[in-house]
Amino acid sequence: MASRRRRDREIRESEILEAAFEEFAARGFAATRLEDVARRAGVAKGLPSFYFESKEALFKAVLRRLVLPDWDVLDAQFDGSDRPTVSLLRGLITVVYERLVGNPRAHQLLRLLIAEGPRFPELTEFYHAELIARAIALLRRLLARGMERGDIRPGLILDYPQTIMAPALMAVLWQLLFAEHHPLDLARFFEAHLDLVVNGVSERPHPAEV
Amino acid sequence: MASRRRRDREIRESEILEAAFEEFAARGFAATRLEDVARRAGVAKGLPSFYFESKEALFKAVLRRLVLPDWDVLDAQFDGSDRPTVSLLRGLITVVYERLVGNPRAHQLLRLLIAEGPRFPELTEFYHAELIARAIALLRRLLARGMERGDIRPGLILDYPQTIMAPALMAVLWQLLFAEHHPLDLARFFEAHLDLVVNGVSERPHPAEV
Amino acid sequence: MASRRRRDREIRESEILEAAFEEFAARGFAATRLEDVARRAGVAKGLPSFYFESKEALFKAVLRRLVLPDWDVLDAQFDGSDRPTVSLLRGLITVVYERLVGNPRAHQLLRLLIAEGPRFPELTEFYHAELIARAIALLRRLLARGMERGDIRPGLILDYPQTIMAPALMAVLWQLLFAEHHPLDLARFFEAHLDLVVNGVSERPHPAEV
Amino acid sequence: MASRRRRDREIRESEILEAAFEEFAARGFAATRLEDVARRAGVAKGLPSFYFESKEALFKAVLRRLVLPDWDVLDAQFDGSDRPTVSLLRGLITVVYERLVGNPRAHQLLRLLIAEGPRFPELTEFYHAELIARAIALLRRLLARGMERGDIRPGLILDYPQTIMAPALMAVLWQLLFAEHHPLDLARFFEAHLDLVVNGVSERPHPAEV
DNA sequence: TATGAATGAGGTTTCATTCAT
DNA sequence: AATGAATGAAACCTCATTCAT
Repeated sequence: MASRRRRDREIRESEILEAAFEEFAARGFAATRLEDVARRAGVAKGLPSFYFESKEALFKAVLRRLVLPDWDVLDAQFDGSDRPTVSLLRGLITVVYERLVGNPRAHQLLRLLIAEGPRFPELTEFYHAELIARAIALLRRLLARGMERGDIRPGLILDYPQTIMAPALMAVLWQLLFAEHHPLDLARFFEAHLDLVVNGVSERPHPAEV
Repeated sequence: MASRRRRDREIRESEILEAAFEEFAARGFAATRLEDVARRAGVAKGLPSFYFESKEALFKAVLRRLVLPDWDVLDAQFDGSDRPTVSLLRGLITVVYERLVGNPRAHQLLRLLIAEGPRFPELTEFYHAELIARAIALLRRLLARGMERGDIRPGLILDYPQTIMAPALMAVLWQLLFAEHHPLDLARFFEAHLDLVVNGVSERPHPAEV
Repeated sequence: MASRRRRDREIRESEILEAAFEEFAARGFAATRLEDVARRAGVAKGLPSFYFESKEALFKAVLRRLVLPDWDVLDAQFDGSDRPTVSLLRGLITVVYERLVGNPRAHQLLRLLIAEGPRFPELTEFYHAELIARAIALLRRLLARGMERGDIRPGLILDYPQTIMAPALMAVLWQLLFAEHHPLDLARFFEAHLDLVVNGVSERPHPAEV
Repeated sequence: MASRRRRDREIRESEILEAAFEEFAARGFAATRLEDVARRAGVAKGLPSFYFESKEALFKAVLRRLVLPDWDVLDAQFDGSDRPTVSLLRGLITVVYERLVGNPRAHQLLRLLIAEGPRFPELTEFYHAELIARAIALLRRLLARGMERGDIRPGLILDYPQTIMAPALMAVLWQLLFAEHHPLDLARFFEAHLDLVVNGVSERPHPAEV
């Protein structure tokens, strides 16, 4: 049946994309050989080129497929709530640790964006628009609301709300660079992060809960 | 005279290392061609291979040459001072912005470490030992002294003092990835950083100075 | 019904051969892709390989299918006539212009024979035996009869009667090579050809008729 | 010495061009492998690509290098003479047989132009301009002068003087296609050619001289 | 000592052919 | 019988490295 064939094809394409992601993440764009991608995907050497016009096209397809947050859900969750701002902030940071800091694929994505950004500027732009800009906007709305309510200390934080997430970014990089010889206790790092930024932005002190 | 010759050689070697740094930073290890390094250094195509055993050896030499902070001076400056802890913290963050966040070469070094880390683990280890571990240690001594004095709120920060520098790291990555289309006002970002972490770690509020 | 199926197959095979001829003529043997042949024939990619053992076999089948003159008819027409030799010669040259010089498929056949001759010597041999040798023989009989009758000037022409057709060959090549930028007025060229060779072989002058 | 190096390089380039000509002529553009060119030239596999930007560029360089007649000399020789037109015609045809019909490289050139013309139209145009058009012009001047003098029968030959050379073209093609199994006695063919066209264009009969 | 021509391994890509459906 | 996805050999081209000059 034709649809069976098509499904097979789609499955193989997925397997190639997955294998390509792993190879690109491990070696970078230039050092990755299509033959290795094929071998890892368990297909013949020529198949990646058969499915994707070029190595560059494969790379872009790999990165474009990485799932982004569902902003509708996130925005609704955080914009629509009545909880204290600090509690919302904790929730948002928690989401970031669950989805990004604790997720090796996210680390590799960051590696690829940093390493290959100059060669694929449109990818950097895409991630800025779809991830960074929207995250910053959500944080800013949260903080603005907190200032109105008197939860959050007014200040420059409204200009650069992303600084609140900076320790999480640091954790991601730490895992990329040093995890092997200097592992990170992510749970404790998370608490340290929370403690720092919650007290950094609040109107009143917030002793650590743990 | 022999020493004249040696000086010539050293100059040429330096020029090759400098050119190699720029090419590696722009294109990554695998995509950089020794011929381009030679051209940029103004020497013959074969000279990089003549001076360095291999492309890998050249890469390592490039990264090992990048100057590290003079820890003796820094340690003395910050450990030996009597100023209030928050003031010292401000001073240290300022140094980081001057030397790293505002220094494109430092950005490129970070890019190379992230991109080529898996291929050159000893380099990552080197930078951890010579830069990261020592910076963390200095920060930790500073905070510990602050807690003793009652300047700094006791807490998890002593476990992960590097979080204090996280926004600076974020600024570096921002410049690497987004500077072209979304430039960063570094002075304001610096203030936001200070405001966040100074309040985040202090026993008492520290209204922004600017 | 079995014969219906057979007819289907024959039709498809014909369409593949026709498509293959066009592709081979346009691009040559090596640069022609079976997939393009299939697409042009409106069949699936694998069908040419399914019908023909190999690309080479397809090429040979293509060239062997090109129709040859019906020598029985031609021989009867020219050998059996009582008309003056020069008139018969005119008739024969006219046939050549109608069937070959004015027929783009014949041009392409010549291109393929010249281009791929070294790779398919049996094809060249086939065309020599079935076309060239027989044409030469017919011409030779015509001229010999003309000499007997006193129409044709005795001479070397009997050794190389094909020279009489040489301008037609030149016209074919001209169309292959230069037609696009330097079109040929075939009617006038035909008259020039006739004028040259008729006077070249005749015992008496033959002023141009046009 | 630098000039020694340069001379070496030029010699090697020549050897590659010569080897490439032979391979291209034997197999055609698409079926020729650069590695075979290299092997025939006695150099390493990569050298042809090192000297020429691409296979196409190599092909063009090969064809452009094939020497053309020195038209200044030829024009002077045939335009400036007082000999009878028929004698000049004989001389010109003789030149064509010496230089082209008897020259296997010319045969191969013709094969390449016919086979690869569609892929390299600028080459066809080049040969039309530099060879064909000038040959036609010279022939036309010769015949026009002959008509003025009363040597040459007026007629359509002035429109298509190239027909005079058509048997030579036929001989070239014969050698390309049939020489192996049906060799041509070039000397006799030449006489037959002369006999045909001299009588074909002359005002008075010209019995064969041989 | 430095040059740059030359080498040749190795990568991407193409495509004739196979074969499960 | 026909399809078209998959295979893998082979081609072009790149470029780190060598070495005669």
